[in-house]
Amino acid sequence: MEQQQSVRVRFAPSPTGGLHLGGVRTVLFNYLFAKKNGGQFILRIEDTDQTRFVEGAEQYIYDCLTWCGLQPDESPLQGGSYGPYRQSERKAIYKTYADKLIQAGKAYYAFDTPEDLEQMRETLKATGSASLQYDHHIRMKMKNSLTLSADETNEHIQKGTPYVIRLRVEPGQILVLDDMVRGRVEMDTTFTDDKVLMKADGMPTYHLAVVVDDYLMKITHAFRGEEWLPSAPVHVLLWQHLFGTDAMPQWAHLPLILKPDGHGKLSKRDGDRLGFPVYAMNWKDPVTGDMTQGFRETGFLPEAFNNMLAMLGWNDGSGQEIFSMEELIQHFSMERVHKAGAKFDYEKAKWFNHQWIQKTNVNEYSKIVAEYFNKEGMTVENNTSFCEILDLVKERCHVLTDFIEHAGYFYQDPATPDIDAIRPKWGADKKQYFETLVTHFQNASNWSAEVLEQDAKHLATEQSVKFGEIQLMLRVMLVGKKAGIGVFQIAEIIGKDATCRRILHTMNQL
RNA sequence: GCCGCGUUGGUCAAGGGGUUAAGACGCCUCCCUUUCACGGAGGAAUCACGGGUUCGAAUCCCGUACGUGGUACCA
Repeated sequence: MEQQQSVRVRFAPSPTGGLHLGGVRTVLFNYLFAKKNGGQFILRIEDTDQTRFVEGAEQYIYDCLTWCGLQPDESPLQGGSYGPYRQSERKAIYKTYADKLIQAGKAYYAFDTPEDLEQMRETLKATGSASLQYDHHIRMKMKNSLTLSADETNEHIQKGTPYVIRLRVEPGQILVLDDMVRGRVEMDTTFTDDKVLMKADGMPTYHLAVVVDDYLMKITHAFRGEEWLPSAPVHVLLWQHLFGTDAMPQWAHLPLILKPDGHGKLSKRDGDRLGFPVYAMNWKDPVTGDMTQGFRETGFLPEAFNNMLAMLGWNDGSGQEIFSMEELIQHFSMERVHKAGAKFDYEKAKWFNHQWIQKTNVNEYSKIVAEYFNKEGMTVENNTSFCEILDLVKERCHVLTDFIEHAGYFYQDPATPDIDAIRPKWGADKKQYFETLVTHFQNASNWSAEVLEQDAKHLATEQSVKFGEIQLMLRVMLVGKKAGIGVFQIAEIIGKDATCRRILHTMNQL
Protein backbone atom coordinates (compact mmCIF):
# COMPACT_ATOMS: atom_id res chain seq x y z
CA MET A 1 0.00 0.00 0.00
CA GLU A 2 1.34 3.36 -0.98
CA GLN A 3 1.63 5.93 1.69
CA GLN A 4 -1.17 8.44 1.80
CA GLN A 5 -0.07 11.75 0.38
CA SER A 6 -0.91 14.72 2.51
CA VAL A 7 -3.71 16.86 1.15
CA ARG A 8 -2.69 20.00 -0.70
CA VAL A 9 -5.18 22.31 -2.34
CA ARG A 10 -4.83 25.66 -4.00
CA PHE A 11 -6.75 28.77 -4.87
CA ALA A 12 -5.34 30.35 -7.97
CA PRO A 13 -6.90 33.70 -8.73
CA SER A 14 -5.97 36.08 -11.45
CA PRO A 15 -5.22 39.46 -9.87
CA THR A 16 -7.36 41.54 -12.14
CA GLY A 17 -9.31 43.42 -9.50
CA GLY A 18 -12.09 42.64 -7.09
CA LEU A 19 -12.68 39.31 -5.41
CA HIS A 20 -16.03 37.93 -6.39
CA LEU A 21 -18.11 36.04 -3.85
CA GLY A 22 -17.88 32.97 -6.04
CA GLY A 23 -14.13 33.20 -5.71
CA VAL A 24 -14.38 33.43 -1.96
CA ARG A 25 -16.60 30.38 -1.94
CA THR A 26 -13.98 28.48 -3.90
CA VAL A 27 -11.42 29.57 -1.33
CA LEU A 28 -13.73 28.51 1.45
CA PHE A 29 -14.28 25.03 0.04
CA ASN A 30 -10.55 24.65 -0.50
CA TYR A 31 -9.85 25.84 2.99
CA LEU A 32 -12.47 23.65 4.65
CA PHE A 33 -11.33 20.61 2.74
CA ALA A 34 -7.70 21.24 3.65
CA LYS A 35 -8.39 21.87 7.33
CA LYS A 36 -10.73 18.92 7.54
CA ASN A 37 -8.02 16.66 6.20
CA GLY A 38 -5.09 18.23 7.98
CA GLY A 39 -3.72 19.47 4.69
CA GLN A 40 -2.22 22.60 3.24
CA PHE A 41 -4.01 25.45 1.53
CA ILE A 42 -1.92 27.25 -1.04
CA LEU A 43 -2.49 30.61 -2.69
CA ARG A 44 -1.03 30.87 -6.15
CA ILE A 45 -1.26 34.01 -8.21
CA GLU A 46 -2.09 33.41 -11.86
CA ASP A 47 -0.72 36.55 -13.41
CA THR A 48 0.21 35.22 -16.82
CA ASP A 49 -1.82 37.77 -18.69
CA GLN A 50 0.33 40.85 -18.60
CA THR A 51 -2.26 42.89 -20.43
CA ARG A 52 -4.60 42.51 -17.52
CA PHE A 53 -2.27 43.60 -14.77
CA VAL A 54 -4.07 45.72 -12.21
CA GLU A 55 -2.25 47.72 -9.59
CA GLY A 56 -3.08 46.65 -6.06
CA ALA A 57 -5.15 43.66 -7.06
CA GLU A 58 -2.85 41.12 -5.50
CA GLN A 59 -2.68 42.93 -2.18
CA TYR A 60 -6.43 43.20 -2.27
CA ILE A 61 -6.73 39.44 -2.50
CA TYR A 62 -4.59 39.00 0.60
CA ASP A 63 -6.68 41.55 2.42
CA CYS A 64 -9.89 39.78 1.52
CA LEU A 65 -8.58 36.43 2.66
CA THR A 66 -7.39 37.98 5.89
CA TRP A 67 -10.77 39.55 6.52
CA CYS A 68 -12.48 36.23 5.85
CA GLY A 69 -10.08 34.41 8.10
CA LEU A 70 -9.04 32.08 5.30
CA GLN A 71 -5.31 32.31 5.63
CA PRO A 72 -3.21 30.30 3.19
CA ASP A 73 -0.36 28.12 4.42
CA GLU A 74 1.79 29.03 1.45
CA SER A 75 1.57 32.07 -0.78
CA PRO A 76 3.71 34.61 -2.64
CA LEU A 77 3.69 36.73 0.50
CA GLN A 78 4.74 34.18 3.06
CA GLY A 79 6.55 31.78 0.75
CA GLY A 80 6.78 28.02 1.14
CA SER A 81 8.75 25.08 -0.18
CA TYR A 82 7.21 25.08 -3.63
CA GLY A 83 7.70 28.65 -4.75
CA PRO A 84 7.69 30.93 -6.45
CA TYR A 85 3.93 31.23 -6.12
CA ARG A 86 3.49 33.88 -8.75
CA GLN A 87 3.25 32.42 -12.22
CA SER A 88 4.93 35.40 -13.82
CA GLU A 89 8.01 34.39 -11.85
CA ARG A 90 7.95 30.84 -13.15
CA LYS A 91 8.10 31.68 -16.82
CA ALA A 92 11.20 29.61 -17.53
CA ILE A 93 9.70 26.53 -15.92
CA TYR A 94 6.76 26.43 -18.28
CA LYS A 95 9.02 26.83 -21.27
CA THR A 96 10.90 23.63 -20.48
CA TYR A 97 7.67 21.66 -20.32
CA ALA A 98 6.39 23.19 -23.51
CA ASP A 99 9.64 22.17 -25.21
CA LYS A 100 9.23 18.65 -23.91
CA LEU A 101 5.82 18.48 -25.50
CA ILE A 102 7.19 19.71 -28.79
CA GLN A 103 9.95 17.14 -28.72
CA ALA A 104 7.44 14.41 -27.99
CA GLY A 105 5.30 15.54 -30.89
CA LYS A 106 2.45 16.47 -28.59
CA ALA A 107 2.65 20.15 -29.37
CA TYR A 108 3.70 22.34 -32.24
CA TYR A 109 4.67 25.87 -33.17
CA ALA A 110 2.06 28.02 -34.83
CA PHE A 111 2.85 31.24 -36.64
CA ASP A 112 -0.65 32.35 -37.51
CA THR A 113 -1.29 35.99 -36.87
CA PRO A 114 -4.41 37.20 -35.10
CA GLU A 115 -5.67 38.23 -38.53
CA ASP A 116 -5.05 34.74 -39.88
CA LEU A 117 -7.08 33.28 -37.05
CA GLU A 118 -9.90 35.67 -37.59
CA GLN A 119 -10.01 34.81 -41.24
CA MET A 120 -9.96 31.11 -40.41
CA ARG A 121 -13.05 31.52 -38.26
CA GLU A 122 -14.79 33.53 -40.91
CA THR A 123 -14.12 30.84 -43.46
CA LEU A 124 -15.29 28.10 -41.16
CA LYS A 125 -18.44 30.00 -40.39
CA ALA A 126 -19.07 30.64 -44.06
CA THR A 127 -18.69 27.00 -44.95
CA GLY A 128 -21.09 26.03 -42.21
CA SER A 129 -18.52 24.09 -40.25
CA ALA A 130 -19.71 22.56 -36.99
CA SER A 131 -16.54 23.59 -35.25
CA LEU A 132 -15.10 27.07 -35.26
CA GLN A 133 -12.00 25.97 -33.44
CA TYR A 134 -8.37 25.59 -34.31
CA ASP A 135 -8.39 21.83 -34.22
CA HIS A 136 -7.56 18.66 -36.15
CA HIS A 137 -9.94 19.68 -38.93
CA ILE A 138 -8.10 22.81 -39.75
CA ARG A 139 -4.57 22.66 -38.43
CA MET A 140 -3.09 21.25 -41.61
CA LYS A 141 -4.35 24.29 -43.47
CA MET A 142 -2.69 26.73 -41.10
CA LYS A 143 0.78 28.12 -40.79
CA ASN A 144 2.53 25.96 -38.25
CA SER A 145 5.37 23.51 -37.75
CA LEU A 146 3.10 20.73 -38.92
CA THR A 147 2.57 22.26 -42.32
CA LEU A 148 5.93 23.91 -42.68
CA SER A 149 9.18 22.04 -43.18
CA ALA A 150 11.63 21.81 -40.30
CA ASP A 151 13.88 24.28 -42.05
CA GLU A 152 11.12 26.77 -42.62
CA THR A 153 10.04 26.45 -39.04
CA ASN A 154 13.53 27.03 -37.74
CA GLU A 155 13.99 29.96 -40.02
CA HIS A 156 10.88 31.61 -38.68
CA ILE A 157 11.99 31.06 -35.13
CA GLN A 158 15.50 32.36 -35.92
CA LYS A 159 14.30 35.52 -37.47
CA GLY A 160 11.89 36.18 -34.66
CA THR A 161 8.50 35.58 -36.22
CA PRO A 162 6.03 35.65 -33.35
CA TYR A 163 4.70 32.19 -32.55
CA VAL A 164 2.65 30.29 -30.03
CA ILE A 165 2.89 26.68 -29.00
CA ARG A 166 -0.26 24.67 -29.42
CA LEU A 167 -1.27 21.33 -27.98
CA ARG A 168 -1.80 18.73 -30.66
CA VAL A 169 -5.08 17.06 -29.81
CA GLU A 170 -5.88 13.84 -31.63
CA PRO A 171 -9.58 13.20 -32.14
CA GLY A 172 -11.43 10.10 -31.06
CA GLN A 173 -10.05 9.63 -27.60
CA ILE A 174 -12.52 9.30 -24.76
CA LEU A 175 -11.18 10.90 -21.63
CA VAL A 176 -12.66 10.11 -18.27
CA LEU A 177 -12.71 12.50 -15.40
CA ASP A 178 -13.76 11.33 -11.97
CA ASP A 179 -15.11 14.59 -10.65
CA MET A 180 -15.73 14.91 -6.93
CA VAL A 181 -19.03 16.66 -7.41
CA ARG A 182 -20.19 15.43 -10.77
CA GLY A 183 -18.98 11.87 -10.67
CA ARG A 184 -17.78 10.23 -13.84
CA VAL A 185 -17.59 12.67 -16.73
CA GLU A 186 -16.65 11.46 -20.20
CA MET A 187 -15.12 13.73 -22.78
CA ASP A 188 -14.43 13.14 -26.43
CA THR A 189 -11.22 14.75 -27.69
CA THR A 190 -12.88 15.03 -31.10
CA PHE A 191 -14.39 18.25 -29.86
CA THR A 192 -11.31 19.60 -28.18
CA ASP A 193 -9.27 22.22 -29.95
CA ASP A 194 -5.53 22.70 -30.19
CA LYS A 195 -5.27 25.05 -27.26
CA VAL A 196 -2.50 27.57 -27.07
CA LEU A 197 -0.03 26.54 -24.38
CA MET A 198 2.56 29.26 -24.74
CA LYS A 199 1.67 32.72 -25.90
CA ALA A 200 3.74 34.82 -28.27
CA ASP A 201 5.06 36.86 -25.36
CA GLY A 202 6.59 33.74 -23.84
CA MET A 203 4.05 33.41 -21.08
CA PRO A 204 2.12 30.21 -20.65
CA THR A 205 -1.64 30.15 -20.86
CA TYR A 206 -3.70 28.99 -17.93
CA HIS A 207 -3.89 25.49 -19.38
CA LEU A 208 -0.20 24.76 -19.28
CA ALA A 209 0.39 26.69 -16.10
CA VAL A 210 -2.22 24.92 -13.97
CA VAL A 211 -0.99 21.51 -14.92
CA VAL A 212 2.68 22.27 -14.44
CA ASP A 213 2.12 24.10 -11.18
CA ASP A 214 -0.32 21.62 -9.75
CA TYR A 215 2.25 18.94 -10.40
CA LEU A 216 5.22 20.86 -9.07
CA MET A 217 3.32 22.08 -6.05
CA LYS A 218 2.06 18.59 -5.34
CA ILE A 219 -1.58 19.56 -5.43
CA THR A 220 -3.79 16.60 -4.57
CA HIS A 221 -7.25 18.09 -5.06
CA ALA A 222 -8.13 20.81 -7.51
CA PHE A 223 -11.32 22.80 -6.98
CA ARG A 224 -12.51 25.35 -9.48
CA GLY A 225 -15.69 26.76 -10.95
CA GLU A 226 -17.80 24.76 -13.33
CA GLU A 227 -16.88 27.10 -16.16
CA TRP A 228 -13.63 25.15 -16.38
CA LEU A 229 -15.23 21.82 -17.11
CA PRO A 230 -15.19 22.23 -20.90
CA SER A 231 -11.44 22.70 -20.91
CA ALA A 232 -10.79 19.80 -18.57
CA PRO A 233 -9.86 17.46 -21.45
CA VAL A 234 -6.96 19.74 -22.28
CA HIS A 235 -5.71 19.44 -18.73
CA VAL A 236 -6.15 15.70 -18.62
CA LEU A 237 -4.25 15.39 -21.88
CA LEU A 238 -1.42 17.49 -20.53
CA TRP A 239 -1.26 15.34 -17.46
CA GLN A 240 -1.09 12.25 -19.63
CA HIS A 241 1.72 13.66 -21.72
CA LEU A 242 3.74 15.30 -18.99
CA PHE A 243 3.37 13.55 -15.67
CA GLY A 244 0.99 10.65 -16.02
CA THR A 245 -2.56 10.76 -14.75
CA ASP A 246 -1.71 8.86 -11.59
CA ALA A 247 -0.21 12.04 -10.24
CA MET A 248 -3.15 14.13 -11.37
CA PRO A 249 -5.11 15.86 -8.60
CA GLN A 250 -8.66 14.88 -8.06
CA TRP A 251 -10.87 17.45 -9.73
CA ALA A 252 -13.95 19.10 -8.32
CA HIS A 253 -15.93 21.48 -10.48
CA LEU A 254 -18.04 23.66 -8.25
CA PRO A 255 -21.50 24.87 -9.26
CA LEU A 256 -21.79 28.48 -10.33
CA ILE A 257 -23.43 31.31 -8.43
CA LEU A 258 -26.03 32.87 -10.67
CA LYS A 259 -27.86 36.16 -10.95
CA PRO A 260 -30.91 36.46 -8.65
CA ASP A 261 -33.16 37.55 -11.48
CA GLY A 262 -32.28 37.08 -15.12
CA HIS A 263 -29.82 34.61 -16.43
CA GLY A 264 -26.17 33.90 -16.18
CA LYS A 265 -23.31 34.05 -13.77
CA LEU A 266 -23.51 36.62 -11.02
CA SER A 267 -21.33 39.58 -11.85
CA LYS A 268 -20.32 42.76 -10.12
CA ARG A 269 -22.67 44.62 -12.41
CA ASP A 270 -25.63 42.71 -10.99
CA GLY A 271 -24.72 43.98 -7.57
CA ASP A 272 -24.56 47.56 -8.80
CA ARG A 273 -27.83 47.09 -10.59
CA LEU A 274 -29.74 45.36 -7.81
CA GLY A 275 -28.09 47.12 -4.89
CA PHE A 276 -26.04 44.55 -3.10
CA PRO A 277 -22.35 43.75 -2.80
CA VAL A 278 -20.70 41.07 -4.89
CA TYR A 279 -17.08 41.57 -3.88
CA ALA A 280 -15.75 40.60 -0.48
CA MET A 281 -14.44 44.09 0.22
CA ASN A 282 -14.66 47.46 -1.41
CA TRP A 283 -12.65 47.58 -4.57
CA LYS A 284 -11.54 50.78 -6.17
CA ASP A 285 -10.47 50.50 -9.76
CA PRO A 286 -7.10 52.28 -9.91
CA VAL A 287 -7.69 53.38 -13.48
CA THR A 288 -11.30 54.54 -13.56
CA GLY A 289 -11.51 55.33 -9.86
CA ASP A 290 -14.83 53.47 -9.70
CA MET A 291 -15.69 52.01 -6.33
CA THR A 292 -17.41 48.66 -6.08
CA GLN A 293 -19.20 47.85 -2.86
CA GLY A 294 -17.93 45.02 -0.68
CA PHE A 295 -19.61 42.80 1.89
CA ARG A 296 -17.28 43.97 4.60
CA GLU A 297 -18.07 47.64 4.18
CA THR A 298 -21.77 46.90 3.81
CA GLY A 299 -21.66 45.66 7.37
CA PHE A 300 -21.25 41.93 7.13
CA LEU A 301 -19.46 39.87 9.72
CA PRO A 302 -16.86 37.57 8.18
CA GLU A 303 -18.38 34.60 10.03
CA ALA A 304 -21.73 35.33 8.44
CA PHE A 305 -20.19 35.82 5.02
CA ASN A 306 -18.45 32.46 5.21
CA ASN A 307 -21.51 30.78 6.62
CA MET A 308 -23.72 32.13 3.87
CA LEU A 309 -21.23 31.16 1.19
CA ALA A 310 -20.85 27.66 2.54
CA MET A 311 -24.59 27.10 2.37
CA LEU A 312 -24.64 28.19 -1.26
CA GLY A 313 -24.15 24.80 -2.80
CA TRP A 314 -23.44 22.76 0.27
CA ASN A 315 -25.32 21.49 3.33
CA ASP A 316 -24.72 18.71 5.78
CA GLY A 317 -28.14 17.16 5.34
CA SER A 318 -29.26 17.84 8.88
CA GLY A 319 -31.09 21.06 8.21
CA GLN A 320 -28.65 23.06 10.28
CA GLU A 321 -27.87 26.37 8.63
CA ILE A 322 -25.82 28.31 11.12
CA PHE A 323 -22.28 27.03 11.29
CA SER A 324 -19.18 28.49 12.87
CA MET A 325 -15.93 28.02 11.03
CA GLU A 326 -15.00 25.19 13.39
CA GLU A 327 -18.31 23.46 12.72
CA LEU A 328 -17.90 23.92 8.99
CA ILE A 329 -14.50 22.29 9.11
CA GLN A 330 -15.91 19.48 11.15
CA HIS A 331 -18.95 18.82 8.96
CA PHE A 332 -17.72 19.72 5.51
CA SER A 333 -17.57 17.09 2.82
CA MET A 334 -17.31 17.32 -0.94
CA GLU A 335 -19.82 14.53 -1.35
CA ARG A 336 -22.54 16.87 -0.22
CA VAL A 337 -21.76 19.67 -2.63
CA HIS A 338 -24.74 20.36 -4.86
CA LYS A 339 -24.40 19.94 -8.61
CA ALA A 340 -26.67 22.68 -9.86
CA GLY A 341 -25.87 26.39 -9.87
CA ALA A 342 -27.59 28.55 -7.28
CA LYS A 343 -29.20 31.92 -7.73
CA PHE A 344 -27.84 34.37 -5.22
CA ASP A 345 -30.42 35.61 -2.71
CA TYR A 346 -29.36 38.76 -0.93
CA GLU A 347 -32.26 38.58 1.53
CA LYS A 348 -31.03 35.25 2.72
CA ALA A 349 -27.51 36.60 2.94
CA LYS A 350 -28.76 39.34 5.25
CA TRP A 351 -30.60 36.78 7.32
CA PHE A 352 -27.33 34.95 7.91
CA ASN A 353 -25.70 38.17 9.00
CA HIS A 354 -28.63 38.94 11.28
CA GLN A 355 -28.17 35.56 12.94
CA TRP A 356 -24.49 36.22 13.44
CA ILE A 357 -25.04 39.70 14.81
CA GLN A 358 -27.29 38.09 17.45
CA LYS A 359 -24.97 35.30 18.39
CA THR A 360 -21.78 37.34 18.42
CA ASN A 361 -20.82 39.35 21.47
CA VAL A 362 -21.20 43.05 20.62
CA ASN A 363 -17.69 43.68 21.91
CA GLU A 364 -16.43 41.97 18.84
CA TYR A 365 -17.94 44.44 16.43
CA SER A 366 -18.59 47.55 18.54
CA LYS A 367 -15.39 49.14 17.35
CA ILE A 368 -16.51 48.96 13.73
CA VAL A 369 -19.94 50.28 14.64
CA ALA A 370 -18.41 53.12 16.62
CA GLU A 371 -16.51 54.13 13.52
CA TYR A 372 -19.74 54.20 11.55
CA PHE A 373 -21.25 56.46 14.18
CA ASN A 374 -18.36 58.83 14.16
CA LYS A 375 -18.44 58.95 10.40
CA GLU A 376 -22.11 59.94 10.69
CA GLY A 377 -21.17 62.81 12.93
CA MET A 378 -22.28 61.20 16.18
CA THR A 379 -19.45 61.24 18.66
CA VAL A 380 -19.33 57.96 20.49
CA GLU A 381 -16.70 56.05 22.32
CA ASN A 382 -16.32 52.35 22.04
CA ASN A 383 -16.96 51.72 25.71
CA THR A 384 -19.21 49.68 27.96
CA SER A 385 -22.24 51.91 27.76
CA PHE A 386 -21.99 51.99 23.98
CA CYS A 387 -21.89 48.21 23.94
CA GLU A 388 -24.88 48.04 26.26
CA ILE A 389 -26.87 50.15 23.86
CA LEU A 390 -25.83 48.06 20.89
CA ASP A 391 -26.90 45.01 22.79
CA LEU A 392 -30.36 46.49 23.36
CA VAL A 393 -31.02 47.08 19.68
CA LYS A 394 -29.02 44.42 17.91
CA GLU A 395 -32.00 42.18 17.23
CA ARG A 396 -33.23 44.76 14.75
CA CYS A 397 -29.99 44.86 12.77
CA HIS A 398 -29.28 42.85 9.66
CA VAL A 399 -26.06 44.57 8.71
CA LEU A 400 -23.71 46.48 10.99
CA THR A 401 -24.62 49.78 9.40
CA ASP A 402 -28.20 49.27 10.60
CA PHE A 403 -27.03 50.26 14.07
CA ILE A 404 -26.90 53.85 12.88
CA GLU A 405 -30.63 53.82 12.37
CA HIS A 406 -31.52 51.68 15.36
CA ALA A 407 -29.25 53.22 17.95
CA GLY A 408 -28.74 56.67 16.48
CA TYR A 409 -31.57 58.20 18.55
CA PHE A 410 -29.61 57.58 21.71
CA TYR A 411 -27.04 60.06 20.51
CA GLN A 412 -28.92 62.50 18.38
CA ASP A 413 -32.21 64.34 18.71
CA PRO A 414 -34.58 63.37 15.91
CA ALA A 415 -34.16 65.91 13.15
CA THR A 416 -37.73 65.73 11.92
CA PRO A 417 -40.09 63.89 14.26
CA ASP A 418 -42.98 62.18 12.52
CA ILE A 419 -45.61 64.71 13.56
CA ASP A 420 -48.24 63.02 11.43
CA ALA A 421 -48.05 60.00 13.69
CA ILE A 422 -49.03 62.16 16.66
CA ARG A 423 -51.58 64.55 15.17
CA PRO A 424 -54.61 62.25 14.83
CA LYS A 425 -54.87 61.86 18.60
CA TRP A 426 -53.43 65.21 19.58
CA GLY A 427 -55.56 67.73 21.37
CA ALA A 428 -55.78 70.11 24.29
CA ASP A 429 -55.93 67.22 26.73
CA LYS A 430 -52.71 65.69 25.41
CA LYS A 431 -51.04 69.04 25.30
CA GLN A 432 -51.90 69.65 28.91
CA TYR A 433 -50.76 66.16 29.78
CA PHE A 434 -47.35 66.56 28.22
CA GLU A 435 -46.88 69.98 29.77
CA THR A 436 -47.47 68.44 33.16
CA LEU A 437 -45.32 65.47 32.32
CA VAL A 438 -42.36 67.64 31.44
CA THR A 439 -42.69 69.41 34.75
CA HIS A 440 -42.78 66.08 36.53
CA PHE A 441 -39.79 64.85 34.63
CA GLN A 442 -37.83 67.99 35.28
CA ASN A 443 -38.40 67.56 38.98
CA ALA A 444 -37.80 63.83 39.00
CA SER A 445 -35.24 62.79 41.57
CA ASN A 446 -35.07 59.17 40.50
CA TRP A 447 -34.44 58.94 36.76
CA SER A 448 -35.20 55.31 36.09
CA ALA A 449 -37.46 53.73 33.50
CA GLU A 450 -39.74 52.14 36.10
CA VAL A 451 -40.26 55.32 38.10
CA LEU A 452 -40.77 57.37 34.95
CA GLU A 453 -43.33 54.94 33.63
CA GLN A 454 -45.24 54.83 36.92
CA ASP A 455 -45.30 58.58 37.04
CA ALA A 456 -46.53 58.89 33.47
CA LYS A 457 -49.14 56.23 34.05
CA HIS A 458 -50.54 57.86 37.20
CA LEU A 459 -50.68 61.17 35.48
CA ALA A 460 -52.58 59.64 32.59
CA THR A 461 -55.13 58.19 34.96
CA GLU A 462 -55.46 61.50 36.78
CA GLN A 463 -56.04 63.42 33.59
CA SER A 464 -58.14 60.70 31.95
CA VAL A 465 -56.01 60.26 28.86
CA LYS A 466 -55.21 56.91 27.34
CA PHE A 467 -51.79 55.78 28.44
CA GLY A 468 -51.29 53.77 25.26
CA GLU A 469 -51.74 56.85 23.13
CA ILE A 470 -49.38 58.76 25.39
CA GLN A 471 -46.72 56.14 25.05
CA LEU A 472 -46.83 56.25 21.29
CA MET A 473 -46.64 60.03 21.24
CA LEU A 474 -43.76 60.06 23.66
CA ARG A 475 -42.01 57.54 21.47
CA VAL A 476 -42.30 59.72 18.41
CA MET A 477 -41.04 62.68 20.42
CA LEU A 478 -37.98 60.82 21.64
CA VAL A 479 -37.17 58.62 18.67
CA GLY A 480 -38.70 60.59 15.86
CA LYS A 481 -40.83 57.73 14.65
CA LYS A 482 -42.75 54.65 15.69
CA ALA A 483 -39.81 52.40 16.36
CA GLY A 484 -37.35 51.35 18.98
CA ILE A 485 -37.07 49.69 22.35
CA GLY A 486 -39.22 50.44 25.42
CA VAL A 487 -39.87 54.16 25.43
CA PHE A 488 -39.18 54.74 29.12
CA GLN A 489 -36.00 52.78 28.81
CA ILE A 490 -35.01 55.19 26.06
CA ALA A 491 -35.84 58.12 28.33
CA GLU A 492 -33.73 56.65 31.08
CA ILE A 493 -30.76 56.22 28.78
CA ILE A 494 -30.83 59.58 27.03
CA GLY A 495 -31.36 61.34 30.38
CA LYS A 496 -33.52 64.07 31.79
CA ASP A 497 -32.29 66.94 29.66
CA ALA A 498 -32.59 65.23 26.31
CA THR A 499 -35.96 63.74 27.20
CA CYS A 500 -37.51 67.05 28.17
CA ARG A 501 -35.84 68.85 25.31
CA ARG A 502 -37.18 66.42 22.74
CA ILE A 503 -40.71 66.52 24.17
CA LEU A 504 -40.77 70.31 24.13
CA HIS A 505 -39.22 70.50 20.71
CA THR A 506 -41.86 68.25 19.22
CA MET A 507 -44.70 70.00 21.01
CA ASN A 508 -43.62 73.25 19.45
CA GLN A 509 -44.27 71.78 16.07
CA LEU A 510 -47.79 70.60 16.88
C1' G B 1 -24.14 26.17 -34.63
C1' C B 2 -21.10 22.63 -31.84
C1' C B 3 -19.66 20.44 -27.04
C1' G B 4 -20.30 19.90 -21.68
C1' C B 5 -23.09 20.42 -17.16
C1' G B 6 -27.67 20.90 -14.80
C1' U B 7 -33.41 20.83 -13.75
C1' U B 8 -37.75 19.37 -6.26
C1' G B 9 -42.20 25.85 -4.17
C1' G B 10 -40.46 33.02 -5.81
C1' U B 11 -35.20 31.62 -3.67
C1' C B 12 -31.67 28.13 -0.97
C1' A B 13 -32.72 23.09 -0.50
C1' A B 14 -33.61 17.61 2.22
C1' G B 15 -35.12 13.26 0.31
C1' G B 16 -31.82 8.70 -4.43
C1' G B 17 -38.06 3.04 -5.73
C1' G B 18 -43.39 2.76 -1.20
C1' U B 19 -42.85 9.68 2.99
C1' U B 20 -48.96 13.48 4.81
C1' A B 21 -42.35 15.60 -0.38
C1' A B 22 -38.23 17.96 5.63
C1' G B 23 -36.24 22.58 6.87
C1' A B 24 -34.70 27.76 5.88
C1' C B 25 -35.29 32.74 3.39
C1' G B 26 -39.02 35.76 1.47
C1' C B 27 -44.40 36.54 1.24
C1' C B 28 -49.51 36.44 3.59
C1' U B 29 -52.85 35.75 8.19
C1' C B 30 -53.14 35.65 13.40
C1' C B 31 -50.98 36.02 18.65
C1' C B 32 -47.54 38.92 21.65
C1' U B 33 -46.50 44.50 21.72
C1' U B 34 -51.27 50.62 21.54
C1' U B 35 -44.30 51.28 18.02
C1' C B 36 -40.51 48.61 15.49
C1' A B 37 -37.99 44.20 16.17
C1' C B 38 -37.67 39.48 18.51
C1' G B 39 -40.61 35.28 19.62
C1' G B 40 -45.05 32.07 18.85
C1' A B 41 -49.29 29.69 15.69
C1' G B 42 -50.90 29.03 10.81
C1' G B 43 -51.17 29.48 4.91
C1' A B 44 -49.51 28.63 -0.04
C1' A B 45 -45.11 23.38 -4.27
C1' U B 46 -46.67 16.68 -6.27
C1' C B 47 -40.88 17.14 -7.67
C1' A B 48 -39.75 20.67 -16.24
C1' C B 49 -42.40 17.56 -19.96
C1' G B 50 -43.14 12.81 -22.67
C1' G B 51 -42.16 7.85 -22.87
C1' G B 52 -40.44 3.47 -20.65
C1' U B 53 -38.68 -0.19 -16.37
C1' U B 54 -41.53 -1.68 -11.93
C1' C B 55 -46.94 -4.19 -8.13
C1' G B 56 -45.23 0.88 -7.13
C1' A B 57 -40.91 6.60 -9.59
C1' A B 58 -39.64 13.03 -7.32
C1' U B 59 -36.30 8.89 -6.86
C1' C B 60 -33.76 4.12 -12.32
C1' C B 61 -33.41 4.41 -18.11
C1' C B 62 -34.31 7.02 -22.82
C1' G B 63 -35.89 11.20 -25.36
C1' U B 64 -37.61 16.39 -25.53
C1' A B 65 -37.74 21.19 -23.56
C1' C B 66 -35.61 24.77 -20.79
C1' G B 67 -31.52 26.83 -18.14
C1' U B 68 -26.43 27.44 -17.78
C1' G B 69 -21.15 27.12 -19.04
C1' G B 70 -17.47 26.75 -22.82
C1' U B 71 -16.31 27.43 -27.79
C1' A B 72 -9.74 33.71 -26.91
C1' C B 73 -2.28 34.18 -27.75
C1' C B 74 -8.62 35.71 -20.43
C1' A B 75 -8.47 33.29 -16.42
